[in-house]
Amino acid sequence: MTQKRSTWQKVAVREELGERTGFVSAQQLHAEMVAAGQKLGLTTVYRALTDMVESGEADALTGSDGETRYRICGLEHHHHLICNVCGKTVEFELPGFEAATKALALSHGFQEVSHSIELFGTCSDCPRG
Amino acid sequence: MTQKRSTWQKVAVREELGERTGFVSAQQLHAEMVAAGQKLGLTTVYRALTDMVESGEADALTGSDGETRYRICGLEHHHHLICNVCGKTVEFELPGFEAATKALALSHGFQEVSHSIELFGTCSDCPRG
DNA sequence: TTTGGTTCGATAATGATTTTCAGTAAGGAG
DNA sequence: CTCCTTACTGAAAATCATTATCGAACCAAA
Repeated sequence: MTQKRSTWQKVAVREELGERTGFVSAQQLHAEMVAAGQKLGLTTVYRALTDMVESGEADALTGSDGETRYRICGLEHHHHLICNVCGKTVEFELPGFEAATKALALSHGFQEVSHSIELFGTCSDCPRG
Repeated sequence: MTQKRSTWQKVAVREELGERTGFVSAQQLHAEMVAAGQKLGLTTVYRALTDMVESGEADALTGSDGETRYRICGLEHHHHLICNVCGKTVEFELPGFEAATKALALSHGFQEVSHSIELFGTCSDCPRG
């Protein structure tokens, strides 16, 4: 059966991502790892990130510019508060909201509801706007 | 001064989009218009849709597959409940939620908060899951 | 109909992500 | 420890949606 192998590349990507406090694109991550002296391919970074998303270790977020950004995340269900200047991200939950949205969807005849909730703003470290 | 002109192409795009009950991609829309006998360029469809989004006539939504989809929308602030099978979309508001998210963001030191909220599910016309 | 702009649209360019495919290396078996 | 099997790697080519180019078409008006 198909099983995953552990390689230094995957470990490196996981570590690099873990050092971030916000979402990063695969390209950015790759560029910085190469700049830092680690020699790995862009393809590999994409693969490592995809694996992490599948295993639930990370969250992916596709922005309106079409670029997908990644971030290490907790396992529990949560949402994000993202600084659109520096990318800093805070996880949060919304008590009661889950139920409200589900009820609303059901009232319109929708089943198997899931949702996407993201808040954007400028964090306290990034002045002005 | 630079003013917009009304052309049959723009009108055609607006009408075609108006006939839909859900989000459609520029490519889909273009393909179907061409198939229906209307001869216009893909570039033009993109431009028309972009204009409509800027003027507030339509909403754009970039999916996780990187494709942007469009839909005619009401002017007031609202969110979407989208069928991920047929694409049917329902607009809705979330009383009280706006304030709650803003307060939450502010409590984390974030300013100029905006949000993205979309609900996905399977509508009553699309059985199974 | 000439003028001065705006819009069209075929095509080339862009840019992120994926696929290809031959060479590399985990890691279990012996 | 050594040998295999097979997942993994990565450079380069292929995709794909979207954007930029730029000459032709078009419109209103002088």
